[in-house]
Amino acid sequence: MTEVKPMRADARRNYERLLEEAQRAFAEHGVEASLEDVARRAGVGIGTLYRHFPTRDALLETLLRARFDGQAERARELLTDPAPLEALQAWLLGLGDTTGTFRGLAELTADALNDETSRLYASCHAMRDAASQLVERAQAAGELRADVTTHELLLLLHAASWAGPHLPGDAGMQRLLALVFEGLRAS
Amino acid sequence: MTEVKPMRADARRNYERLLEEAQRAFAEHGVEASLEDVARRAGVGIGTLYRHFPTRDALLETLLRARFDGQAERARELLTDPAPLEALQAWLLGLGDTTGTFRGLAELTADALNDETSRLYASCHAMRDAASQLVERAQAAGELRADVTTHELLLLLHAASWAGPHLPGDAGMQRLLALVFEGLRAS
DNA sequence: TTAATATACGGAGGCAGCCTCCGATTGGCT
DNA sequence: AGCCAATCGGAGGCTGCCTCCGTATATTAA
Repeated sequence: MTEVKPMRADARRNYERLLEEAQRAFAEHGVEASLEDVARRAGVGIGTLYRHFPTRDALLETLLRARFDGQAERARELLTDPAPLEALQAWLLGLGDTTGTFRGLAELTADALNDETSRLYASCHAMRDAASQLVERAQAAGELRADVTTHELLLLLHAASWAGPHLPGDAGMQRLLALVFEGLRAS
Repeated sequence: MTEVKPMRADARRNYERLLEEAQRAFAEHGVEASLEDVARRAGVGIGTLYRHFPTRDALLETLLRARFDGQAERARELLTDPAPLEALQAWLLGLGDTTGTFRGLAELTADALNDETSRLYASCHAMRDAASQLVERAQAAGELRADVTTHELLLLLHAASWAGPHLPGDAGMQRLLALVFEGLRAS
């Protein structure tokens, strides 16, 4: 039972303004967006930003946790999908939509998955476990090569998400993911 | 005929020390390594660094051009290889070795290939053209799916190069590239 | 309503890195 | 030796990171 004392009214106001502006800034300038700028845009001192979010990761994590939780939930739903491989593929596309939200986020998440001390690590952990179930099911069904690991799959998704924006149009990530699933050899 | 006045002795000395230290710094800290630090380590003022290399890209380009030229040359050699697809694969692995030299380089190169104003763009151009020949040959031989473009292939290589270090061991890039060529579906 | 106090605010300040500009220095030539 | 173009070096202006602490204010109790 975590006792949560309600925030003071001004604190809550600032907290929310900061999140809004951070969302805008990250979307516009990528995960390296200036935090001073976020504070300015939110009409708040830089000290206030750092009190609410001690690190950039803390800010990002707050913005993303709901999405990651949603992805974990979605993985559980897809476990009942009749087509194991397609379910996995669909799930990865969903994750790609999230890691594609901010430029630089794919890198951050890929790093986080290897670093237990990262705040994002905790946030992604449940999600990754849920993904493993999807992977194992697809392998058990003989639809996914047995020698590939969840780690590798997630990394491939992150790579596609990283590379997607370098392709013209805005379906780059989907196209790359499709290529990865199909393989490059001529049929 | 570009008239090349020989550099003054001190200039040449500094130029070379800067390249040496830049190589070390980039290898150690990635492409975002501090240029002030490079100058310090080279025992040279920051102004001197910027005179010789007006931008970070100029410095990187000088360090990498020989490698890119070598890759172009290698592509031409591989055109006579009896196995078109394997030749292409081998060539991509070689490129991966180069883009894996410094952390962040894969991103830089992928960006450069879309930006004609980049110094690296010029430097990669010949290499990319040479790669296209390899691609077309593999497709003509029916060994590579016909709907994939050179751009997409290079991007997949860059993505693998970007992601490689996130896998344990130091064969991450190779492993990912192999997966991409084979495809993820169970055989 | 007012006073007391815990809570929260804000930005100055110290540090580092980017890049430019220009007075000081020096290599190379006569 | 002496000149001058080539080169050097780093101060200075800017931005961003993050911390610290004096000031302000929301809330609670009287």
